[in-house]
Amino acid sequence: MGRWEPDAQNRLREAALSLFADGGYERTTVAEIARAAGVTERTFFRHFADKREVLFDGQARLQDAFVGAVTGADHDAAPLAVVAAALDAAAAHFPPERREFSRQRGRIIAANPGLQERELLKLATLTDAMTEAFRRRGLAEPAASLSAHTAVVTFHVAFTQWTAPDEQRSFVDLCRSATQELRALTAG
Amino acid sequence: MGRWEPDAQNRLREAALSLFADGGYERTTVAEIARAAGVTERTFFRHFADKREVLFDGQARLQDAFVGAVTGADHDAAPLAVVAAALDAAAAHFPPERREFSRQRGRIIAANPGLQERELLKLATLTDAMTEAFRRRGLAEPAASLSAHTAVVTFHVAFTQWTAPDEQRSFVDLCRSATQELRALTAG
DNA sequence: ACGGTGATGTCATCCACTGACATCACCGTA
DNA sequence: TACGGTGATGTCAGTGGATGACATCACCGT
Repeated sequence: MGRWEPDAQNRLREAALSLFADGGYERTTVAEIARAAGVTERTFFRHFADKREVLFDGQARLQDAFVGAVTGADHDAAPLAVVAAALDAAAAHFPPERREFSRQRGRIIAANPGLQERELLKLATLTDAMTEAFRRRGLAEPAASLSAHTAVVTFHVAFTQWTAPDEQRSFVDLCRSATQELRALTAG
Repeated sequence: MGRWEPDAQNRLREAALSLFADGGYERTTVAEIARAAGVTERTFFRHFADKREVLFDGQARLQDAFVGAVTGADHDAAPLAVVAAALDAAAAHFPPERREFSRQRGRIIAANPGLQERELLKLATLTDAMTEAFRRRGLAEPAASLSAHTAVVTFHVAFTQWTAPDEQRSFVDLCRSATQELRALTAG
């Protein structure tokens, strides 16, 4: 047993989400989150670059999944097939038991412009990383950018649907149907 | 003559840009900007919602130009023609004499992630406003969103080129050629 | 002459965030 | 067993962005 309770980062994340859901993002101070997690404010900022980041740090693993799928795809796979593989890899991060968490998080973000800003930045960063991965596969511009955008936009659309109030379908299914819709649109 | 020098907002904007360019965005305090403009820090926050906003408040007029062009277009004009009209209206905001200003502003934004966040939010807001304008023309989804995205992405691409170091072409020309490229891509 | 208005100043305060330094359980090693 | 290094945390002081409350006073219309 360590000198302190282990897993401070997780405790901070959970305390933050719960306090944000209760009292709103702005009215919750970092000091309150830290106290709820049993650490000091200073420790919060050792685990998260800023107050917003406590809601977004999972993005790193998601990005690894996306990029890993692109990098690991067959060398001669068509770009759209690679996009589909990346979406499947991403979908693994969103099992049914995580849906309620994602809904709560989505409500918090929707209520705060600053958090929406951060979300846009994360999506843009993800798109850049994907563009780079497609380039490493030998794809030229603008095909690399377009493929990356396709993957990220499709993911975003599917994720938004997945967290909608009465939505029942699985994340994988929503990705598939978003892909189908896009295919139909661009074929027109 | 007023009790104070007129046009405090412009003085603040200009002082901010010049100080940011000199010493960097982060190392410049709002108090310094206010002092350079001959007002107090409190007055800065009466003109701009936050420190970042001093670099982005022109966006409101740009958005009006975009939306106005969509609203004022012929009732039976094709979506792509409306997009072109919106781009022409936007281009009027970027005459040659504004290019150096835009380049400087671009360098400041490129050096600071927080400012990039804000830029993404502005583009997203613009896209939403355009989507709404297209809807009011009777366009259904997803055509409304796609048209809005087309306009905003094209604008962004052209603007980025326009502020590139050695670029000579006019903003209108860059919009036209970006539109052509997109047309070629989607026709493929 | 006079009261209303609006842009600004002044002051106090909150809170996000950072740097510097101290603490101390744990772990590997002599 | 003793001992020195390591890493996660605590403590403390300070900076700067942002906001609310209230005061000031040139200007303007009546």
